[in-house]
Amino acid sequence: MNGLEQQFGNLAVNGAPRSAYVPPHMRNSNAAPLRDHHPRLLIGWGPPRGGAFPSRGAPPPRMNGGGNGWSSGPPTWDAPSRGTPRSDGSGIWRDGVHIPGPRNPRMERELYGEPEDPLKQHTGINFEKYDDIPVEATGTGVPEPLLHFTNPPLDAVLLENIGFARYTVPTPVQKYSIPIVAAGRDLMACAQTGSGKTGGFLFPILSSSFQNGPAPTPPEPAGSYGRTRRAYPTALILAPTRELVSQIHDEARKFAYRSWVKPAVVYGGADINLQLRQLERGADILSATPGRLVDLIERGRISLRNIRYLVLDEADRMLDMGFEPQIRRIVQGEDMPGVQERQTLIFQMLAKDFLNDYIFLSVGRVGSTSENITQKIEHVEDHEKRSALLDILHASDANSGLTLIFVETKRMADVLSDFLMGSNFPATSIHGDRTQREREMALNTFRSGRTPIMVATAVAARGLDIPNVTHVINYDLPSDIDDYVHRIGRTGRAGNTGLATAFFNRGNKNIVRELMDLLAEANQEVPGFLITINSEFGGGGAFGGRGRGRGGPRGGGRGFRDVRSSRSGGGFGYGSPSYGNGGGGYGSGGYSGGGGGGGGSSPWW
DNA sequence: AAAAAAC
Repeated sequence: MNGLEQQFGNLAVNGAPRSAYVPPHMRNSNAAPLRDHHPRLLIGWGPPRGGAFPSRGAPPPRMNGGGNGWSSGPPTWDAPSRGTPRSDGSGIWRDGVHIPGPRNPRMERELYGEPEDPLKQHTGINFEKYDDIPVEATGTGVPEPLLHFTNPPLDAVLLENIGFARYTVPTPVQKYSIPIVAAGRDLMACAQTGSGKTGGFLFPILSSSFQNGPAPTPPEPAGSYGRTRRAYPTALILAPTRELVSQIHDEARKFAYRSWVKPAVVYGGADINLQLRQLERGADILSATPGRLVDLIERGRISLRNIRYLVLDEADRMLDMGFEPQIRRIVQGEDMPGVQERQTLIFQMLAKDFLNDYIFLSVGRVGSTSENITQKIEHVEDHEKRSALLDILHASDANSGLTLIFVETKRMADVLSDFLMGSNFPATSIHGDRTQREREMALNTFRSGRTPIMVATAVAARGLDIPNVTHVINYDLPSDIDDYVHRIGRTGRAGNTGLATAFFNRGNKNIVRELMDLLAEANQEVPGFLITINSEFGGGGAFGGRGRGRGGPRGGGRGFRDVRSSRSGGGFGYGSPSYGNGGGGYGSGGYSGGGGGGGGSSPWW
């Protein structure tokens, strides 16, 4: 069996010094070599060069290659008429024409909220900082980024929905991803949630769908009877947690409003019958966690034969969580069209045999992790943690924003939130042993500020976009520095500042070096006790050495865990012929010893 | 060792 180390250990960072900590969002900034025949755009710190939208050259070999709003080519299928006029916020497609449904004030309030509604508002985006974000696009024929949603224009109905959602300017990831996806290209992007990546894939997918109309529904397989209605989504979005999937679906609903496109969502822990009924009403853009999706495929309620777009969000996380077999089954073991017949958009990993001649996009955070988030490391022994936490909470302004507290175990999440409530702090908790209902409730009361303190396990570490989290407390530090980076990334979002406090003691010595590197890199204070503990630990002088023994980071993973490649033929197919990214960009030079040496496939502990 | 995810 292939462990992750085996899969991804052989990773190279060309030219990157091993020593300096490289935050996830910057880990590709020097990864790709400059090659004459592979155009490379390095944009940022100023206006993108050029203004006109480029010609796109020959259309890519895809079923839907010419069908986006910018290309002159017609869609490659005859879109069947679909739907009956209704006022439920959905539109129809009839005789090759998109007929948006009438506006529905009640739905608009539900989808977009009141202007001041903190639950629906995408608050706190610091637009001035957007222009500072470094973006790098690598690959053959990278299209010119767009500057405005209207130039070149997205579909008119979509533009209106974007307006309802009060998005005014494309974020950096959107500037690049929209034309890339519209050009029919595959994409791999390293961008954090909060950078607008959901819009980055939803906008071009919806714009093209609105204009091309529905794909013809394939005939039901022989032997099935009339009543077994199967859903044939054209876009599939996979993400690792239910909350993330739900969040993506909410966005899809916003932007599919009044159109013929029906978003649907399936995930575990929720009533499957409700989801079945929803699927019967139509599922064109489907957001799913892998397990429930496989279940529904097995039940014959979903077919992937019509998939034109496959999106893997937080893909590296899904692999970390052991989803690889399920993802592989969904992508390669069911009836999904092959890599040439669909478009694949992957966020945060190298999975080359899922992709075809793709463009690699690396988007920095707004501002930088370094300056947006103030990181404080406090020396707190385990038995002092409770009182230290109370001190912090008592000292903080109750109106200042939301506080997210990370712990390592589900049990600790329960215990600590009970303790806080017992201490008269309005707190809730979220972890994988709570029911889905409880999880959703916790997230809602947290978002709305009714319980401005939430204790969470790793379930909330990645991808969740919660505005107004002003303080992240690592009550327990994770043993993986990348988890730490993701956790503190829940604050300081979209260009605003945030505070991240961590309780550190000798039990966390396994990440002391990387933590020091990270703090130094981010221009944060490195407390003396870290240096002391590091040297006790045998950490040597200069920053940047590797940890040792069981405390050391897993082989090869250092500094590049978000962008990895495989070296085994049975893995993710590093070096497959479809690799269009300039060949040596990853995997040559740099690390070569990953995987704990040779065939080692077991984790390091 | 823990966490996430299908019933």
